[in-house]
Amino acid sequence: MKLSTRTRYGTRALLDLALHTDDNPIQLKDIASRQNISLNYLEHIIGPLVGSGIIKSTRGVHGGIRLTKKPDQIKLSEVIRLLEGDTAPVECICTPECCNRSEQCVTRDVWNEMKQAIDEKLGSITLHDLVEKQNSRRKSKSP
Amino acid sequence: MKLSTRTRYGTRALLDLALHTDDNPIQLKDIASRQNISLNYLEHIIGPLVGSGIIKSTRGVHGGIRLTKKPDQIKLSEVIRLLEGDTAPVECICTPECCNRSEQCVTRDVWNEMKQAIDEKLGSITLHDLVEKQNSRRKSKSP
DNA sequence: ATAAAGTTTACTATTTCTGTCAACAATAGA
DNA sequence: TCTATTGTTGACAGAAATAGTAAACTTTAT
Repeated sequence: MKLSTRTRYGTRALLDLALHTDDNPIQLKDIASRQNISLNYLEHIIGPLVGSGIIKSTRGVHGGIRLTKKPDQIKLSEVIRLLEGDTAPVECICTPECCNRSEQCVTRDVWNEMKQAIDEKLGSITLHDLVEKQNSRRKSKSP
Repeated sequence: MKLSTRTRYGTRALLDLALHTDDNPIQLKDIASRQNISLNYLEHIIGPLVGSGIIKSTRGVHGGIRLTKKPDQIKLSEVIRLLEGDTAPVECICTPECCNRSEQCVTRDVWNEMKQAIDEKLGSITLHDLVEKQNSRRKSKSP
């Protein structure tokens, strides 16, 4: 029940992007070095985020990535779904056919409730919340 | 972010045990066959549950396992902790030293909230709840 | 004694995770 | 147009975790 590093790195990368956003796209190598993530690896992680349209990339000189929505429009539930896949802790939630007990299975109901608790929590937090928290933490550190 | 089969099987095994409890201990092989789990594997899964004292085993002829507490005293959060380990979706919750960013890391806070949401949900459900649900489901199937 | 049960250890095949490397494609600017 | 820069993609590989199997071992009732 651990999140993959893809998800952890990807989330941090998005936060980093949100924090450093200005008029120009932000380069992957900058995010990678700030967040201490291998550039090669980050490129792969970014993939599904670009694919979904949550960020847009431009190639070539002065290229980079940028958010396509305001951070307060980006829920963490969406980010985690893109990076990690569905939050259901068991497969039979999304694919009932995968187990012939699904119909009557009482434990399955529990795992579903668990998923909903997770989704509810992650759906209540946006990238903007993270940005704000980061900023206020910085201020209190160096007044 | 999937639960291991250990956890799924183990939870089902406990539910099965609770459903079939009478004065005698219940044999692993019966649970295994009812739940369609390899006996060899179930033995391994049972290990930590016996170790924690949540179930007690007796060896030899007419041996088996039994619950040491009433099902309504057994929270799912406890079961999952024994079978799966801590519910924190990242290691740095339990072991902050494992990442030198832990102190200032904003995403870590999110994962912690996620853990708490999970714990809260699982802490609100007991084995007895599962038993009741199972029973009422059976009744509605064959009236 | 002996058969029946749980316990424990050892091993293995498979899958998933975490990356690395390198070829490729597109773009800005000289 | 040429070139350096930047993102894109696919192939590959080592490490770790998972899911299970097999078998020897211990305890107990009869």
